[in-house]
Amino acid sequence: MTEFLYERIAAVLREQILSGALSPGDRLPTQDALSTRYKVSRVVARQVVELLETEGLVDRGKGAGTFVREYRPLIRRSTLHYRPDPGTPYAEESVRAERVPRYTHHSHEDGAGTEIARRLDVEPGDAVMVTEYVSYSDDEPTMIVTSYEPLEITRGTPIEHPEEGPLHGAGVVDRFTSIGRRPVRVVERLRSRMPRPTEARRLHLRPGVPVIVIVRTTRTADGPVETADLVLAADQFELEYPIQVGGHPAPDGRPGESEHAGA
Amino acid sequence: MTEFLYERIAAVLREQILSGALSPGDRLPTQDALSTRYKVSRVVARQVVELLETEGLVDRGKGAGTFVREYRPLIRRSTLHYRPDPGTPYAEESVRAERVPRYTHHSHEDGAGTEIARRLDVEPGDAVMVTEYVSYSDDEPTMIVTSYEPLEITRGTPIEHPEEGPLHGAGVVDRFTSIGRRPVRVVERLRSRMPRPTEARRLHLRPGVPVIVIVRTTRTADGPVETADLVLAADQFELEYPIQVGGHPAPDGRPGESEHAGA
DNA sequence: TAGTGGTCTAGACCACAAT
DNA sequence: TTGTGGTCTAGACCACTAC
Repeated sequence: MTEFLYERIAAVLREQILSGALSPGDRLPTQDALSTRYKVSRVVARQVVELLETEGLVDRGKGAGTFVREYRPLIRRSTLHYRPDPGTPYAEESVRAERVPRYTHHSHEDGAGTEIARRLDVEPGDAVMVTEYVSYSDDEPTMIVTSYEPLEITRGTPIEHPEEGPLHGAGVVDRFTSIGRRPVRVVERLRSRMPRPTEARRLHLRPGVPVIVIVRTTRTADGPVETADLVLAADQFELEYPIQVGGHPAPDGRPGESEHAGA
Repeated sequence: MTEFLYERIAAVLREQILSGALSPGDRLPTQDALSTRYKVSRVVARQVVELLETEGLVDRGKGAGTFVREYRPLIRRSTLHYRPDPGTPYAEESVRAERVPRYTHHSHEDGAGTEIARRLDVEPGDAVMVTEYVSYSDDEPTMIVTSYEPLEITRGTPIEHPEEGPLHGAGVVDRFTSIGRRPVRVVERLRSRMPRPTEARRLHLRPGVPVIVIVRTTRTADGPVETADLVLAADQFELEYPIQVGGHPAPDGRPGESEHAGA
């Protein structure tokens, strides 16, 4: 049917995987086996499994063999993350998926770059607290979040250092509410693309796994109080967004909500 | 630095692309040029540009050469799509991005499969109107939507055939409101993965471009009135979701909102 | 130690694009 | 017609895994 040897052979295996004839974890024929079976050189046999790998269907272990990949995502509910009540959303979601959650964090003070300044509606160079979180599921990294909070707002409050004090682990909304800056609206702007090598390394991404990149802005009635870049391993999440029909989120974009991250 | 020849050479070119030293549309060195320049076989030179392609950074034209890919997404605002007022959201968004929109559609009656039946809260086999939309931007396909509407609800109404009558081109919410079934809530459940070959063909996806798969359910106070599978070319869209803090979307999942599509 | 996948060379032929 | 990328062969060596 299709033109090339490696495509035809890949089609056979793909069909077996998608139909369930081969289950997650099952082993594929070795490259040598494919090579003799279909009377092609090993380079071609290799092209076959490489294609399936870029499609995210199989894992290749160096001296081990090739195996059907499994898919076991976490459900991330936006409303859970941005509710005003206390709680630790990521942990709760992980438990629901029977995985053990964990995260690390590091904060440092810095001057806002032009992009971040625009999102936060401050001047470039203004002091912001930058916090980087790395989330893990069963000790595998799943998400990197870089959060920016204007120190003009948080300086001297209990949440100046996001992950110190009584509200560590709580959501943004919860934290800012505690200092009398109640967020009324969070905007998530989302895209998906293949990872940069650095992202692939940090998230332990296997070939054929995209990332979901989210630009988030948290705002009170008076303006933005936080913005963040989220990079998620796409094979680890499903995102759920409920939309209230006839709700009154502002009808069009405002400054700080209209940009994506990177090229 | 990194281990292999092709990775090192790719790193050089990637850096030039991401830094902007090479702009979208610019031509990369030919494989032969890379081959002699870095003193490697052509197979390795080819591995280099192939890697960059799977990362979504370059396009390769058969007899033409290799070029830096460009990125020019449409902003898809969920609130715009599910507002109760009349309008044609996709068209409006396209115009804003200076692209010419177009779509095709085909409807047919069918029995609900188990998955669709569950989402619509009907019995498997119950009659549904299945409509497939293909959206285009500047004559390039960007999105495939397969929508399911229970005929028990729409039979005999002006919207029985979604794309006939006065409301063709209108959003789901608008259409159901017109027959007295006002949707109050739309849930989008989203994931991203690499495309299946059929999807790649239909959406003209270049290598290194993921798809965003959305399962949508539209519900009135009395229950679901529509569900749909959306498959978007990930390089064509950014999705924007505003979340009202302290809004009261149902706190946990309900039947028909808890599944993803495919393996 | 044997098996498996990963990288690489050297060379051939084909299809398509630009000129 | 020339140059470019795409496919393919045949064979070599290495690194890692499992036994």
